Amino acid sequence: MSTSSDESADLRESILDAANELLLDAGYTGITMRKVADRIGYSATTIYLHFANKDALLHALIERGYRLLHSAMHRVADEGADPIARIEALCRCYVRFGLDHPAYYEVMFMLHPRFMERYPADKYREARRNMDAFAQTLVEAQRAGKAQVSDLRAGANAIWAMLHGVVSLLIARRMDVRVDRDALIDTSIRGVVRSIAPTAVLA
Amino acid sequence: MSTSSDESADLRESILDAANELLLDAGYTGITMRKVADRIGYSATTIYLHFANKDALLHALIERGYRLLHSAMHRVADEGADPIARIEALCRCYVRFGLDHPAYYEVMFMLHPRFMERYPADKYREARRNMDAFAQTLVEAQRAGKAQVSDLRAGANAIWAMLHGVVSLLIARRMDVRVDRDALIDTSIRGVVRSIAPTAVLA
DNA sequence: ACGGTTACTTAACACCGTTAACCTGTCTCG
DNA sequence: CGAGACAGGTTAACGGTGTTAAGTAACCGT
Repeated sequence: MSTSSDESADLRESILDAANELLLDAGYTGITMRKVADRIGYSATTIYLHFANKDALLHALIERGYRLLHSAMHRVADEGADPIARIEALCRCYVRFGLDHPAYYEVMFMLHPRFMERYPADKYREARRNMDAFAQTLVEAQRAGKAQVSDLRAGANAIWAMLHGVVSLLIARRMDVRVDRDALIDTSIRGVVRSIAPTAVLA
Repeated sequence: MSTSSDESADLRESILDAANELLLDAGYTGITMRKVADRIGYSATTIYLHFANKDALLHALIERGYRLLHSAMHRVADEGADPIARIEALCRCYVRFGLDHPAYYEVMFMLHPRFMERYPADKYREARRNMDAFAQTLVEAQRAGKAQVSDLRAGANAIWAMLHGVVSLLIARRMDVRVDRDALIDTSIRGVVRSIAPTAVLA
């Protein structure tokens, strides 16, 4: 029967939807096999027919997040002629994604390393591809003489690291409440732009 | 009896030591009330006589970490005349602490926000004091005309955010393995120094 | 010697991820 | 038509978790 596999895929999707709701409701610690099952009117063990274990379920959720981020970044990566302005726009896009979807960001980038042990390596690569927009735009800026970066890979990843630092500290509420959110973001992104600017004038 | 409270404090300390060993052995997920108790030859419930709950135990561990970091930063904060060189040294000190004590860093800065809900607010303030060295040195650099920062608080916290991004991504192994660890650190720290440099020449 | 306090234990609860065993309807093939 | 395989789901259970309630045994001052 052709509908059989469709229905199976449907159930898989509704499991993911339920997990997604729980994630948004109470963060990833709120996701429980039994709670997910309750929400869709199945028993907990049914989930194991569609996901090897809880990690696999969360990994699927993580990939939903990666797709979300990727589509947002992709929209920004192609607009505007000035590569520097585009890098800045990419930065803002990344930060906005993190702050708009904190639960997703958490599970995507802040989750405990041990949790990722069972995560297939090729998914990692796919995940990092989201950051390629930075490297690519950095190359363009370099070619246009608007940036000067010695190690391109390190440069692109340094930008990512900085953005991740800002987003994760804000999400985790570790940042001093007296620090103005937007001021921090502006300062950080302006810092990036300044740090990649050509330094010829100083020589 | 005077030894009574001492012995009580001793037990508290050995609980912390056992938790510390478990933390270093297997990360914070390896810390379990029963395992901690086993390690010192008591039953699990005894721990509750010295700590309100598991969170309180972990918080005590976190403060050990803060003291460790503080002493390391303090040593660096006072040496060397050039404030810019000192900022760079502080950055390297912070990164080294994170990479040398990843389990501590995890529990100090990367732990899930929900985990910190029961954490007393004043401890937060104490924890952030570790970052004051940045702000203070930034002021000195500004006074010496070697830095130009519009919003000081935002600037100091932006530096922290960037360092946290680098350290946490490295610890979590989310960074592309092809990225050279030291190159990333160097690029990031040089980026900080460049971004706070006076920009008068451009005007 | 006795009541109270201190330090500690055992037993239990509710929850967790996960596995094994079982049930039940449907589809296939002789 | 009937039997067997199979897909899709269930219940029961295991070992683990943080945590609480109740009980025990030693010590203390009066």
